[in-house]
Amino acid sequence: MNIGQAAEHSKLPAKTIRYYEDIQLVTPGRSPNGYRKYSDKDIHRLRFVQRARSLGFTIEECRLLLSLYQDKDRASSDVKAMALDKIGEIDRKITELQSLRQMLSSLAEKCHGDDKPDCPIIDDLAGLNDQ
Amino acid sequence: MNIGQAAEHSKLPAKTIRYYEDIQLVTPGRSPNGYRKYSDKDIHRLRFVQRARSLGFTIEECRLLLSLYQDKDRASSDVKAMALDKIGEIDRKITELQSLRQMLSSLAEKCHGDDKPDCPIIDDLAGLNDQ
DNA sequence: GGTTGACCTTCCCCCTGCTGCAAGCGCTGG
DNA sequence: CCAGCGCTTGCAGCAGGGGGAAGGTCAACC
Repeated sequence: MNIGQAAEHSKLPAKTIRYYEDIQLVTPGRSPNGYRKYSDKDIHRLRFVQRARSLGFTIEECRLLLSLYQDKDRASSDVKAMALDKIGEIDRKITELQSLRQMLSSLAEKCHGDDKPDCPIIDDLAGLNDQ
Repeated sequence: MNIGQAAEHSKLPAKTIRYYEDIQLVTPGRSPNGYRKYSDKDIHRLRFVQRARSLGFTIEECRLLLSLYQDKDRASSDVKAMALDKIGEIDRKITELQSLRQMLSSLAEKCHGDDKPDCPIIDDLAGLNDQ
């Protein structure tokens, strides 16, 4: 299967698939004409990575997950630990975003939002209400 | 004020401050010896950017905010609109992260997390439960 | 046989927002 | 006069690709 087909089946852009070969994440064979040749196994790996990426795993985590995927003797606890780690990471990000949101919306609330120049948001950024 | 002092006062690394000059965000003068020379006004602008960045505004948004900051005739509605936009963006990110979290935790729940190889997380990534 | 067009290749630059490294200056104290 | 700090420049690199040029290939059509 050429890269175009692989892209279709894996729902990944061809560019991304080439990049994954570059960083040795999914390394296909080659046809005599030099075209990349993707086996069914390669396609599975690509889809696997696509799913893991869409769940927020980094490339390096995907690499690890792929090796667990192919290790028939892996302990499920290893995989679960990664998932739980990731959940913790996501929770931290959500908390941070919520606190950002809180700050911004309390600023926006104080701002009249009219055509006059007085703006508590700018004043805050300028440090007029320091500490 | 040299860059070291500017870094201290603005709570930004010197490298970052040089970068901001490079992209014409905050452009100091120069002393006869070639050192960057930061006026009080420059320091204010640096702190302004530091605060806006920490609120999640991109560099380009900071550039816009800075120009609003210096425009004494700005309408506060312009600034408020940016803040509200940013809040919407944050909300979208939070929603996305929550849905990610949901997917990951329902996977993790199904996984025994023992030393056996059966792992619903890996199975899901492998596409065994497609569609 | 020629030509078109889709597909493939490699290569390098671009993005955001910095960070690190290296070589080379200026300045100050002993 | 030299050590050691602070400053200068420039280049390379991080994640995770995207865009596009310049060229090879393959199948189909006239």
